[in-house]
Amino acid sequence: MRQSRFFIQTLREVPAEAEVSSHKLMLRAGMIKRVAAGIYNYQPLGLRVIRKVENIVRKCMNEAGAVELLLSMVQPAELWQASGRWTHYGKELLRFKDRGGREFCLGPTHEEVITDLVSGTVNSYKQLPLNLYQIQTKFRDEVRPRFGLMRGREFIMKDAYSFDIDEEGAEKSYKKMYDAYCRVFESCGLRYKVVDADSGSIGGSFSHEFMVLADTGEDAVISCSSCSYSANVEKAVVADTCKDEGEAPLKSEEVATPGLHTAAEVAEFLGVDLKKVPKTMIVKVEGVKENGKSADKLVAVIVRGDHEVNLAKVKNLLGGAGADFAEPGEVIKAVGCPVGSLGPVGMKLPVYMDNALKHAKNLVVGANRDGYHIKNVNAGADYEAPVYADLRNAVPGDICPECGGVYELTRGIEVGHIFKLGTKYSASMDAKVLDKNGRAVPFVMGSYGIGIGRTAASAIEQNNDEKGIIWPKAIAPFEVVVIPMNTNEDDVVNAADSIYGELLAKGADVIIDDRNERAGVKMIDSELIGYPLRVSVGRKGLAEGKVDISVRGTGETVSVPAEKAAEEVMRILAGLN
RNA sequence: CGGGGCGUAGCGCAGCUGGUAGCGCACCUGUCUUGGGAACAGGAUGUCGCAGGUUCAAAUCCUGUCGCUCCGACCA
Repeated sequence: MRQSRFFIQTLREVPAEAEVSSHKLMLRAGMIKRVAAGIYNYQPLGLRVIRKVENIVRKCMNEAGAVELLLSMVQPAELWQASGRWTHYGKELLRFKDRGGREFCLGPTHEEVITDLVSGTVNSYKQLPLNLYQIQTKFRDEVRPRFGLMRGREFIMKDAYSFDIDEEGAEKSYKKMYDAYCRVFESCGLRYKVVDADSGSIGGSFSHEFMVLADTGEDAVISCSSCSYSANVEKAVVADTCKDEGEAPLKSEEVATPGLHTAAEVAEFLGVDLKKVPKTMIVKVEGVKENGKSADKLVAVIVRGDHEVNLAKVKNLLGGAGADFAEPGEVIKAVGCPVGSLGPVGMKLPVYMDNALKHAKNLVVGANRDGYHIKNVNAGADYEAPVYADLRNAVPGDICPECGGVYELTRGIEVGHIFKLGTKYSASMDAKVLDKNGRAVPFVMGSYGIGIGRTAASAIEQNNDEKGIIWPKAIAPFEVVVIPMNTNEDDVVNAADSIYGELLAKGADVIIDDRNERAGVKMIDSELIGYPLRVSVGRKGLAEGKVDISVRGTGETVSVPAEKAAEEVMRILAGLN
């Protein structure tokens, strides 16, 4: 490729829209351009990266036995109504009508379409297991698109769906995808971590997230310092290590705390440790099944003052469909006291306490009376022992339930997510297959996603410096750039051309920067764009028959004889990752 | 959805105590230059987001509207 013909324009200044380094650098390097909020054009340079990521994904998926297809992007409402998600998916689903008034949506994911397709095609267990995937543009009308390709509304995703006759088969399929995903991210040259995750709105029984480690990541990841356990903060299980310290219980006493509402304010006012001042939150858990009926239920959740309530854990404990903090109005109606002075003593709602409070003595809690708290409160003496459970977010220093090690907190970017769906979709959409006994049973499914653009962006997030991008070789737009430093000198131009030709002949992924620009401009652009290797062909070096090869990642430069240049480039490339 | 900021040339911005638009980079022509974003000379580029209103006169003031963006609950 000749750069003069390549439709590329680098920017010296960062467009105001960009906040994180991957976004800034992709814009400056002329790889993407914004069309509307969360919607981007991929320019040739950016597209090459996207295609390389796609091809790595494709290769790993094919090796794992998955088969590529392409599903429709515009999807009829009926399919979504059948699964129940037409009403549940929410505003992220972009809906519209055709000329006949029929309702459609742009596919944000394809469980419905694929389930419908497979159930109409596969009739016998003999046709299973089956794993189908596609690489396609998705649309999710995100609340807040940001960070360029990191969180677009229109984005390219690889999604795969597995179909098995039973749980055992589904687990094998899941494991295959798990392994394939590891190979994908390794092949892309990324540092990543596999994390236990909550399955969220896609639903299903268990799931893992693949996180690329980066300080700018939007997700907090808890990982154990001594074993391999790691999990999303949402999901991380906290070991119950609360011990009885043998503190003698004191007699409780009500104190006035006018105008003090947060645990921190009360702790400071009374001069006690924040750990002794639990906070009481009223949580509304939706769709709790009781006596065969499903209803919303209000409960009091109490965690230590220095901890955070984890709504997902509350939801799971109560078996609800969702959970959120109750509105202030609902709280007053239910317990007769506003938020800020709540506590377990005389609480009208069922009380759930975090494990960390199991043996806590002499606590300071709200009196359920506005402006009052109670000191020296103890379970048993002052309130009935509540249900204790793991109800909070993990924090660094917590103990790992697997091995007893200590938790650490890192940040990551979620680039892949795999779900074991079970029969969630096949059952609701009545997608069945005949088993060995001739009985119709629902498919046992899994779904598996990789954000292609996000993977590319996270590679930049992980590999850049003040000059620009440092692409891992596997997904660099080109592996090598050849720069004729003096385009007005025939010797230089010819020498560069011939090295370029030799590299092409050797199968290198090479571009020649033949633009009639000054040497400095081309060097700076090559560093911004982040080609792993650069061959500088200039008058000075050529006087001694030499050219320079520089490695973007390390900054090292070696001078080699011009006629050996191509060979040397291939040798260095082979050692790069 | 809640809270802040911004819409002026391809990009970054100034102009906003009303008088009909400017700077840097990029772009075009020429000279010169070519191993780290050269210099000089000349040139082209705008429905000042949109719609109303106030005024002799609006980028500037008022109202509305649309879009973008940043901070908090979701996801590849």
